[in-house]
Amino acid sequence: MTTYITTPIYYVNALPHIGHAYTTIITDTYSRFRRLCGDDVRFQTGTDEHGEKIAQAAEKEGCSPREYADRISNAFRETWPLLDVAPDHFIRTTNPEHIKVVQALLQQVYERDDIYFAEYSGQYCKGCERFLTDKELIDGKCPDHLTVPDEVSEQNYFFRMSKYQDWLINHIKSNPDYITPERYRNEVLSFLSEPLEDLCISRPCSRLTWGIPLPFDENFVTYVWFDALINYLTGIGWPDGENFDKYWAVAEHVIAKDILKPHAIYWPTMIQAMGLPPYKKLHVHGYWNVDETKMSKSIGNVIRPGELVDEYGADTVRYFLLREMSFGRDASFSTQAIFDRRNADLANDLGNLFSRSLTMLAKYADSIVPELDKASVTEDDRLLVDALEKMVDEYRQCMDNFEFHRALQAVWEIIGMLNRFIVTNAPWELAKDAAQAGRLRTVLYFLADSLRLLALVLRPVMPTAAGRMAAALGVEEQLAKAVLADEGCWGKMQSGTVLNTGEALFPRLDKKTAQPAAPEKPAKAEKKKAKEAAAPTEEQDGLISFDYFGKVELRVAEIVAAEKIAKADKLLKLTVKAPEERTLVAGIAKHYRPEDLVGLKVIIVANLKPAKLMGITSQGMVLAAKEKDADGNERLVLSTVAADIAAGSRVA
RNA sequence: GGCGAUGUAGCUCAGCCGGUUAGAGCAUACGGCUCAUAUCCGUAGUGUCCGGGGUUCAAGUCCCUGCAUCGCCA
Repeated sequence: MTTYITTPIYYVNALPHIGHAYTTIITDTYSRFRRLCGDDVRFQTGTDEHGEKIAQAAEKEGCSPREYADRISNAFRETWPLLDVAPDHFIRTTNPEHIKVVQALLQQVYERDDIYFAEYSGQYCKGCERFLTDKELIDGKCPDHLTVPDEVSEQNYFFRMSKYQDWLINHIKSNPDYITPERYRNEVLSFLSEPLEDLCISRPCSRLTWGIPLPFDENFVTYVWFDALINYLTGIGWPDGENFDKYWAVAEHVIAKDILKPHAIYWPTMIQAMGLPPYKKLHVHGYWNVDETKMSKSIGNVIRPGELVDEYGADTVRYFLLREMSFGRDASFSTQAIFDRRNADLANDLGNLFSRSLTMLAKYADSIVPELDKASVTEDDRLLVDALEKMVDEYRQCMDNFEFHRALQAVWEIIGMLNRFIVTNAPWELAKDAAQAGRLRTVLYFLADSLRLLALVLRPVMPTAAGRMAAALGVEEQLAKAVLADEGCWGKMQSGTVLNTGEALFPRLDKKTAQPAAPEKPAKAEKKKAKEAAAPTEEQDGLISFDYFGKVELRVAEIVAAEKIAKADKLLKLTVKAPEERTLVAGIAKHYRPEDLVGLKVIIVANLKPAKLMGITSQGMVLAAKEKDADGNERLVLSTVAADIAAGSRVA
């Protein structure tokens, strides 16, 4: 069998976060799993680097778009090895080969008359850099920028997507597995129940130059879809690379739900217009929330994979992400949750099982896998063998269906059984009685072989830890090239194999060194109240710990704009750089004039939950000192910094 | 506004086509073991299965309706 599995190419407007990491770890785990099944596997990831946002970001930093894209692309490329992610190919949309392929395909579709030129006009918002529909406007204004959009008429190229609508509906309906899980398939079908519009695929060079020029009109560049999505073809050598035929037929894409539409609608119709067979499957997963709120740059709660790896190690991070999220649904990340999984599942259950088994094999068998004593095998032992082989079956099925959490559940059930097996058989008691020597050998053999199976099935999920397990069991070479169908059954551990003891697999993390525990989660009925109140729990003596203080993220922010808020006599709306742009609402209108504030560098709380004041969402809080004079008049002075320092600097 | 998903133990969730006293893990309490990373094993629990109505001999499971959260579309 052959497997071609891809992550999306990530847009280089932001550094990798936990969501990118999840998609990529899943894809890596799946590709390792398919290899374990004996497949010829190709795993591709990469970066998407064209577009207005990148050109702007580069300009802001005073570098070329290329330099900017290089930098962020590298950040992605360098993140993956930290997570034990090993793609076979890392593609960049700025690669010359990719540009060539995009142009060739555009030309091909153009010649088939599936791309046409047309004029349209609409409400263009300069702030959003896009056309807004009438329904989006509020009082004729852009809801985000509160400006009246310009009536702009523009000529552009369009892809005849509507032509393929019926084909697509039919294809999805007759291939139930084309889009999974089902909820996303339903979403797509429901979207397709309305007439599809043709897709605008160009931007005039006057508005965008950081893109791939249309081969048939040099005044335009292609806009995102005919650039980014095509990476899946470029990466395997379209049109006639030796890999192309082999891999395209089995292409599977993994995405997060935010890019469902381009992948489930635009992409299949594009492929159809290119005269290629459709990709095989689309796997769609949900979002990671952080402490039950959305992760976003402006809230400042973005989780960086690198930091997690530093604290917990790649194996724990991978295990946690795969185990905690039910594929397809949203899940919640919290420091408490990863800490608990690490200690309960990895240190206590798996790590300790491994360590106690190896110790007993050392003590009672000189670290040499003993010969099984057939006469002493009991009915319970046979049930254990059944359970082990059933586990491998279920694991295989779940992994195939992208139900990673269930696969791991099945493995952990076995881990529990093995811990019970040890207690019921009490090898330390057997060791005291010479007459039980045969039974002791049997029990120890069972442990050694079960651990071998665990090391085998955990390899795709936790490559490093599983490798260490295999090495300690003396079967590293045996497992490194193992195929699940051969090695995934009972009794493959050779007696006489010499074991090596090593360090603990997953040392238990100490609560003191870990992040402070999250406050008790409020009962469901009270959640709302708690959200509104959200008063920090103070320590009884009125003092807070350093860790507790560390939760407050203070940053230097430069005020770039300030204006009065109509109908509010105390509030000012501030736009600050910290270093990203944010909107803050501050109750300082009685003390400061807007024009005096611009350019000032103040200190803000950057990770405060956003709050809506007078209809404006405030993404943080400005710090200020307050005093009352003798007459009882309030005086308020903004906190600032004693010398010039870059906007966005952390204050601690 | 339209469509859809979700709502089950303190927390995270499992409960297939309706069928015995509603389950698992974590957290909590108590007891046991000593091979082990203060680990492991056992016991104990608590549930108006979101509310209301209906179908049925029988509903967490099906139907209607309301509420809440979320998503897609407009």
